[in-house]
Amino acid sequence: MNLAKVIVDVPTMQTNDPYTYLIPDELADKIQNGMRVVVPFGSGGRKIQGIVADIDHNGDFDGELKEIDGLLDLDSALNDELLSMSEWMAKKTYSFQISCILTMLPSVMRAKYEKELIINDNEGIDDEVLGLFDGSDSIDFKVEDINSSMLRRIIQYRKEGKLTVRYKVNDKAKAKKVYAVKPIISINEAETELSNLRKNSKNLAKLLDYIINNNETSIPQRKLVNDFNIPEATIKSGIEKEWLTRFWQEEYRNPYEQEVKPNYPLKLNDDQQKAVNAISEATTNDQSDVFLLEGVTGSGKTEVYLQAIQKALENRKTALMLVPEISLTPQMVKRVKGRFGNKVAMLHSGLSSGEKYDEWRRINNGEADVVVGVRSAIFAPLNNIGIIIMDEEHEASYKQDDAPRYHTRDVAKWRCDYHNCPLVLGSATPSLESRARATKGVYKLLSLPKRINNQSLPEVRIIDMKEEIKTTGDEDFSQELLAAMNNRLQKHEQIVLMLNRRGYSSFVMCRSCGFVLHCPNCDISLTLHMDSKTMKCHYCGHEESIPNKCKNCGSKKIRYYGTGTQKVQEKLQNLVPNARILRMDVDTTRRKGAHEKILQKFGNHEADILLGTQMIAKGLDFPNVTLVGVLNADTSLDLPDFRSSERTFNLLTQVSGRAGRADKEGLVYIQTFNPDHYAIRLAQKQDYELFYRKEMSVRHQTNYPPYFFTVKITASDVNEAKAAAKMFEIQKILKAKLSDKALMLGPSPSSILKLKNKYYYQIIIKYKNEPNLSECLNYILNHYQKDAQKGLYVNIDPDPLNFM
DNA sequence: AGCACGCCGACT
DNA sequence: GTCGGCGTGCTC
Repeated sequence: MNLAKVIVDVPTMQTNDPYTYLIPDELADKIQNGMRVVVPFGSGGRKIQGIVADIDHNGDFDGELKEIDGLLDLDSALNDELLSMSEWMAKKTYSFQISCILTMLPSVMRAKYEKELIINDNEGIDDEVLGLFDGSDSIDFKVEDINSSMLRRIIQYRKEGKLTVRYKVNDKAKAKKVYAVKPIISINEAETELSNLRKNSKNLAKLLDYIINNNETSIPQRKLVNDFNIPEATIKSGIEKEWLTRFWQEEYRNPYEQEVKPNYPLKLNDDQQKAVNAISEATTNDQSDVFLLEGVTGSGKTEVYLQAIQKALENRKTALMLVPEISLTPQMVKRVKGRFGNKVAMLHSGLSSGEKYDEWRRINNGEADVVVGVRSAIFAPLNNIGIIIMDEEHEASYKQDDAPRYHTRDVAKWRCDYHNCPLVLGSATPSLESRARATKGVYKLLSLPKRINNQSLPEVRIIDMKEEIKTTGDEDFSQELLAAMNNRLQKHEQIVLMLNRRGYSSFVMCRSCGFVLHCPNCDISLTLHMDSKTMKCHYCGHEESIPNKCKNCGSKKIRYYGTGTQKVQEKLQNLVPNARILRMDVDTTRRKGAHEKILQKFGNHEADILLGTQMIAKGLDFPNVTLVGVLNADTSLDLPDFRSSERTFNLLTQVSGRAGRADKEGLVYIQTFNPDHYAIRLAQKQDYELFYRKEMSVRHQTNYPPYFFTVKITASDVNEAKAAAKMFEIQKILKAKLSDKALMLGPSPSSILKLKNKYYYQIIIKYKNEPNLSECLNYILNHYQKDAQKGLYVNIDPDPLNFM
């Protein structure tokens, strides 16, 4: 029998293994591994999407078999590499293989399911149900739109054969199609036609001219109109005269219409050259080494990446380069596109889903051999990879926060092992985990200790805000920073100010009773938004009007506390009335392209001060910026997370690198209430190595990564007691299975206890070597599947980055 | 996820 | 008795 194993799109543990289907004869020669198929599943003829995992032309199967309904692809959507990776990934991240597969594919390839209700025989159907149809004999219907008593009757009618439910699998993956034309007459014929043309037939002459010069190729009709200035009517008459044929052609949506100027490899310094050589050697010799490229800000890491990619291309291999979303700036895009031209495919969140699909198809068709993108680009369907690069490898955005909770670094390593190619992890401030592996010799350390052109690092001054508050009472702008700002403004130099935003947004508090307005769904305070004049919850999006009296005691003494970017901007404008200030935060960059526009404006010196959140810390490079101020270094230090020192150090180091990148010297101010904290002191000196050693000793004492592995298990429910009880149950199971060397924290409520109307309880396990752990976690996952239907969810996050 | 089946309480 | 509620288990 012709059988196929299909991974079905039903995310439950019981369906995590492939299901076997019969391949109908008409599909036998077309079906391939990795294709998306439509299969019937369960009773009632429901149709769902699946992925072919294996084909067996003489298989047999014990039990009932159903037939594959149809194919959704002409070619494999997933090659063998990605297919076997999905299996590994499901195990590694404690998630369903189908979820892994669907995250690997562009979102348009995830089918939409719709149902249609059809009347066969309206005899005996009640008026209420008939009313749904409104005279038509079929309607689209959603179960959630119909009340239960009507639903019951519909089910009854269906049993009696009066109604049919048709399940539809809607594939959204549609290529964009445009009209294209192609000459069908020879050059000679065209020349004859041209000589027979009336003198005033100028447009027809133009068209024949085009045919003579471009006889072999097809061209989109739109391009012929725009670039050759031939009107559509003329093309139509060309088709009627049978000079041209017209047909539909698939076209890639091109998100980068404008031409990019080419750029060429820069001369490398010795350290850079050494790095490129070591990496390229691994590419050439098919070695899956991991390199940690530790380079101070401004040391020219990007040039190392580009030249290592160049070497991979020279070896007839492809290259994958990953960057965090915020550093995928237009500057970066130009640099890569300018170097490698149209071989480059870009995958980032600024693209529409159609554009993403097109870039994905270009890669899948082998038309791109350099891929640059954010986290999910690690799944780009490249063949024959010669190098994978992860820039800013310490960035938290490389870990996906919801299932499948993969870390890009692990996936990258897997692919490098598969392709026998090097993995390059680059950062000025590597994650402790990576740096520790380099110390142990698991990774190879390459360092770039010097800035290019031997620029000096900017001077960094720390301002003790405790003192400042005593003298001036201002907790946002110190006198010294203000003086420095006024000085730069006079010299027409530019300033970058960073507001470390987390926990720093403004909230409303009653001065009589201390009542703070909280979100009714989540356990956090609401944030004041002056632009919409509302209070918003940053977690669930709940919105309400600003209260004019206290909801608790009725007092009118309400005060706005804290400082959001908007409020700081207003305050700053008062302090430096003549300065032009640009604000960059989530609110001003939500619209597509807004981010770029702000940066472009600042780059053109249309503003003097750029005020923003974390997003301004990375990757921007403005030569005229000579002053950088961090208004509140502490907020990220006070978070209940063992990585808060590391994050603060990284952030301050990155942002300090923004000052004085050209010939002008830079100055950085860090305002803090903890001036003696080692993360702040060492960021001042930009001394990563010392920070690494200090932080390692802290981690050693507290038994945290890299000395221990961690895993977080969370239960959530609308009923707080149920979530807590579940975690105590899980604790018991774990205790029985784990050795006494494993450490368990919890069960305890998460820092944000209530989120979107659900309560969260968690356990964190710290361990070194627990052979039973993975099996035990799988058991827990299986065992608590059935609870999910009741709204009690159990999640497992391996190596979590977020401990809150 | 979505459907069927089976058990239980409420109501004709 | 029977209808409608919900919990449970299965889907190639």
